[in-house]
Amino acid sequence: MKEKLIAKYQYIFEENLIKEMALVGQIRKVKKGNTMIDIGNNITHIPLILDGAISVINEDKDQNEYLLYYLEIGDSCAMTMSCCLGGKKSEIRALVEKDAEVVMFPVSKMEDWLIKYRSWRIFVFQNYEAVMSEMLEAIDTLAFHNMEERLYKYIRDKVLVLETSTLEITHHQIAKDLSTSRVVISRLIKKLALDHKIKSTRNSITLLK
DNA sequence: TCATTAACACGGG
DNA sequence: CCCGTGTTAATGA
Repeated sequence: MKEKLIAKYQYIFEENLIKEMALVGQIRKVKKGNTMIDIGNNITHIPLILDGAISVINEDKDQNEYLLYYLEIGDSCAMTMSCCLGGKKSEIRALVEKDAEVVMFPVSKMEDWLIKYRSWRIFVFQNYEAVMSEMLEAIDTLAFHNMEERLYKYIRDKVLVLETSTLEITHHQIAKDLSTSRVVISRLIKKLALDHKIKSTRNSITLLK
């Protein structure tokens, strides 16, 4: 595990921090489709992503859910971090989008590291900043763009994080992620296909460039 | 006007 | 047959 940490993070973290991470971290491989963290779960560990992609989804009391942002290599989960300081329960769901490899650290270590390592402090702040700007972008899209643009952006984003131009996804799933109805997605998918922006078949959508 | 909900038909696995 | 898809009609914001 230490080798992997060095390979991905040697320019981000101090040597001593990587050593300590290798000591206390547990490596976990998770397959696409798994839920890593669900709403209401107690947070005992913080994930650091080595490989793969994870989407972070919010759900309100009426079961409306929508996609907040993606975690990729070099990310950790800012929501998880803020939760763990107060010992709160998770307000989000983390779903594995692409087979992932993560290292889990106990929550208690995070506070230690904040004091001990400058590189960890910087990492945490940068992570917050990245999440903030992704969320601002999401809000902007929500507030100022219609569903067709949102859908097109959703497809492009997903293609980027999954590193494949063909998405295996149903209209129903997209409708859930964008918090709208399937009828609308079906109609817009058809329209995007007619505009030659995408190709659509059962269970899959291909982004054309 | 455009989204949602319900309903229906079609077709592939 | 089941599920995903494409469409329509009614209703509402």
